[in-house]
Amino acid sequence: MTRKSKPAAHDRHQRAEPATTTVLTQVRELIVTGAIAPGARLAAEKIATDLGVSRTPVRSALAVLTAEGLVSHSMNRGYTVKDIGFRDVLDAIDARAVLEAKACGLSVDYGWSVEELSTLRSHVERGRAIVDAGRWSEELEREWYGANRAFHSLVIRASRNTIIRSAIRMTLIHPIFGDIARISPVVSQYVPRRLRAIPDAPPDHIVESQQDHEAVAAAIEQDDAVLAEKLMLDHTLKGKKRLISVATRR
Amino acid sequence: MTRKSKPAAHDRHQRAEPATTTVLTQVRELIVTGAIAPGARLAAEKIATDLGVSRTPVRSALAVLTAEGLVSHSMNRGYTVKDIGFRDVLDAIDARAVLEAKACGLSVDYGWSVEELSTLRSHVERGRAIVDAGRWSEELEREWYGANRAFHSLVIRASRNTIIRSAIRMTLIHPIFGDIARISPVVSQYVPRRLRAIPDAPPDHIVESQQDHEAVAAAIEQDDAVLAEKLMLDHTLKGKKRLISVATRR
DNA sequence: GGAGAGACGATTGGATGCAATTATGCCTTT
DNA sequence: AAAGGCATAATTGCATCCAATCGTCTCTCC
Repeated sequence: MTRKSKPAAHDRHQRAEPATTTVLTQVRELIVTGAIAPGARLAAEKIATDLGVSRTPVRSALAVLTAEGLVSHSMNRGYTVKDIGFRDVLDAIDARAVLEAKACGLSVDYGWSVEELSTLRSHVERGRAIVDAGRWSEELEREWYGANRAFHSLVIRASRNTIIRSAIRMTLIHPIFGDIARISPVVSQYVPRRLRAIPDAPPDHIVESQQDHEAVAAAIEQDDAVLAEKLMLDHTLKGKKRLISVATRR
Repeated sequence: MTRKSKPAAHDRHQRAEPATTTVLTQVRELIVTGAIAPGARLAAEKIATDLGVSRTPVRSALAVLTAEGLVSHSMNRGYTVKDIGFRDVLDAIDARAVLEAKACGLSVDYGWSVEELSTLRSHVERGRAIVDAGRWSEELEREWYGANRAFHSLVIRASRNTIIRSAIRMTLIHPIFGDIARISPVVSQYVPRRLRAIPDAPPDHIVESQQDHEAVAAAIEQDDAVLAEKLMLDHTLKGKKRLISVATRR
C-alpha cells in the first residue's frame, strides 16, 4: 500500500464541482430546452433521484433558478416551471437589445485588441462563407448560428463590462436567446411550423443578419462607437420585429 | 379553547415566509450596507446562529447571492463577500442607464394611466418642494432620495417589462444604486469624506437631478417616448460623470 | 345527493448528523 | 532558526431525519 488512496476512493464525496452547481446547470438546461414543460411541477425528490443526489443540493439549485426567474415558488407548495409567454420573450428582446448595443458601443470606447479584431473578422467571414455556400441545410444553419453566437459573445466580452455580461446572462434573456426561434423551444413555440422547415437557400433573415454583422464589424473596425451601438441595436430589434410578424401570421 | 390555535403556536415552524427568503434579504442587506466588509468570509454556522436558523437555509441564500454576483464561492472553502471596485460601480451605472432609459421609453409607448401619471406628478412635486424648502438637512436629503427612488421605481414599473425590472434588480445594479453615493457604502467609499458633509442648501447635483426628473415627467406627459428615453439616459449618465469627477478628486 | 369535516398520504422546509476537505498549530529536521 | 511535515481542529457539502403544511379522499350529516 505504497500508493496514495486518493484518486478514487468512494466516488461518493469525490466531486470536482459542487453538486448544487451540477444540478443547477442540469435543471436549467432541462427547462430551457423544454424537456420540462412550462407549468410543470418540479418535485424535489424526483429531480434528486433522477440526478443521483439528495434533495438538499436540488433545493439550493431551485432557489437560484427562482432568483433567475425561470421557476416560480409557492410556500409549502414547491416549485413550478414558469410559463414564459410571448410577451416575456419580447420583453427579453428589448432588454437584451439595449444591453448588447451598449456593450457594443463600450467595446469600441475601450478599444479592440488586434487578436480580438481578427477573431471578430473570422466569425464574420465564417458566417459569410456559410451564407454564400449556395446551398442550405440544417447542418449549415446550425453552423451559422454557431458563428452568430460566437460573434455576439465576443462583442459582449469585448465591452469589458462584467455587469452587462451577467445581466445578459441573467433573468430570461440568455435562455430565450439560445438561438432565436430555432434552437430555443421557448421561442420556437411561437413560430408556425411551416416557417421552421429547412429551405434550399439561406432564409432572408439570416442573410440580413449576416449583413448586419458585417456592418457592425465595419463600424467597430472604424472605431465608430456611436454607429456600432446603433447598428447593434437595430440588428436586435429587427429580430424582434421579425418574431412579431412571424408569430402573428398563423 | 374556542379560538383557533393558528395565530402563534410554536413559533418554530410558524413562518409566513420561508427562512431562506428571510436570510437572503438579511444577508444581502448586511453586504450592501457594508455591515459585512468586502472580502470577509461568510461562515455558514455563524450566520445561522446569528439569524436563529440552521445552516440549510443559509446555504440556499448564499447560493442565490453567488448567482447575483454579490459573493464568490470556492469549493470546500466557503463563501466570501465580493470586493466591488470602482470599475464595477461604473459598469453597473452603464447597465442601469440603458435599461432604465429603455424602460422609460417603453412606458410611454405602453401608455400611462391617469393614476400613474398623478402618482408620478406627486413624486416630482414632493422632490421640488424639498429642494425649494430653502434649507437643507440630512432628514431632507433622505426624503428627497425617497422621492427619487419612488420616481425611478414608478417609471420602471410603468414600462410593464418584467424582464427589465428583474435585470435592474439583479446583479449588482440594484444594491449599488440603493441611493447613489450617500446611502450605499459600496459607492460612498469612492466619495471623499468632505463632499459627504451636509451643506445648508441643496447640493447642485440634487437640484440638477430634480430638474431632470421634471423634464422626464414632462416628456412622459407629452407622450414623447424618444425624448423621455433620451432624457432618462442622460440623467443617469450625468450621475456617472459626477461620480467619476468626485472620485478622482481626492 | 351534495356539502362540509376529518383523516390519510404526499411533499415541503428546516434541523441535524456524517464524511471529506481545508486550515492551523506544533513538532521535527537540517 | 527556518522550512517542511504531520496531526488536530474547524468547516464545508451532502444525506438523512422530523415536523408542518397541502392536496385528496372518504365519511358523515343535512
